[in-house]
Amino acid sequence: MTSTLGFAILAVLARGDRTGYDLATAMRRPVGYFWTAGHSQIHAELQKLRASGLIGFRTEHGPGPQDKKVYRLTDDGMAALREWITEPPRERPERDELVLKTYASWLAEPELVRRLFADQLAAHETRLAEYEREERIFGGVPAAGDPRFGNYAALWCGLSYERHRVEWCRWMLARLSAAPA
Amino acid sequence: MTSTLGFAILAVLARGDRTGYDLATAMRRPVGYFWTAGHSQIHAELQKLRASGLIGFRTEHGPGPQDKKVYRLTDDGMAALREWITEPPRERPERDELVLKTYASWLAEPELVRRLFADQLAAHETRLAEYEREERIFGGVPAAGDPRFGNYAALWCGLSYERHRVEWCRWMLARLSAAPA
DNA sequence: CGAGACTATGTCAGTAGCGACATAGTCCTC
DNA sequence: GAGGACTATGTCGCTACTGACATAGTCTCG
Repeated sequence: MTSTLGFAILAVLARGDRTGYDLATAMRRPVGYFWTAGHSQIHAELQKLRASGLIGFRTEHGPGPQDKKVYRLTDDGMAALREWITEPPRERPERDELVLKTYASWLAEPELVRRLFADQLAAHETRLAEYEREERIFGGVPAAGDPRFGNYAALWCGLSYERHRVEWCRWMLARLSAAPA
Repeated sequence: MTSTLGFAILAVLARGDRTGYDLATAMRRPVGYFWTAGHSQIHAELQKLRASGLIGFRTEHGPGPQDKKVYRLTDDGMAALREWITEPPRERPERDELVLKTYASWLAEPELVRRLFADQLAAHETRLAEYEREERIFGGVPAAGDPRFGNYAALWCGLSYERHRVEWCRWMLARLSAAPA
């Protein structure tokens, strides 16, 4: 019963051996764009994955009170990861606080709602610009068997998502400006 | 320290008095499209909201072992809700299992990945058609002070989101069909 | 008049995830 | 050589959320 976080860790380890610290860094950026975890959660998960035999580690001398542990995928881990990838994703309930606020927005002062969406728009435009910058780094779309294809496809999704979000914020702002009773 | 679920409940109660059961129904559909909760969570939250004085209730005779409780917003509850609406939403980490699978997709058999995205595409197209049907029910965009504006704006976001998702699935399918090594 | 769906409230155990606390060596800069 | 950022691993308590269990009246259809 490996959790989704477990598979996220396996997916990172499939690209090369890492310490728990390295994994935590990857879980902030770039993997953090679609799956995040704090280091406390990662260390706990690593212990479970090891108990299941999906990962192993070698110790190396490093800073800190304990030696550092460099984790690697086992054959079992790789097999479990490969199997998981093509299984349909387990449904997660949508939880979008901004849409919830929107649902209740008829109760609030239009000017304050307008400000809320103006801020959101700015934030999404900033992110969009970042993603576009990152996209330019790739020289075309990597082939499907290339690890970089995973990065590119995830980035494409992020770009499309931010564009949708920007469009929605703009629509809201137009609605809130139009027809001032 | 009211939770987001608490405000979701207040937002529903702002549209009319409800029992816990009614709230659980609303949290499946239509509010469930952007914030869900099971009835066990709702009953617990209602007790907290009552302790904070944000809601009250009257008992009415009804089926079941206990009398039913019809909850209503208090003035404090309405004030807290109004204030919350225009505060910037607290950031929630993105957690998208499909994107995570995409990130790891370079490891899997292209044909199985293709099937995964074909299924996802079909599911999103179905949802999109549902939303489009719902959109047609509104005769134009309700005014910003109308409760129905909240429903419409949330639906607009859902429509835009599903279109983004459909586009992404189509892009992935095109990528996975093209250039079969 | 019986079966089954629906209305209605609640508890409890478990998992997922977050933030703070704890510890300590290394490396870089001033 | 002192201070601070970075590398590195781990624990603990709390909140959010899920799914199962528990109970029981009403309403509808055959």
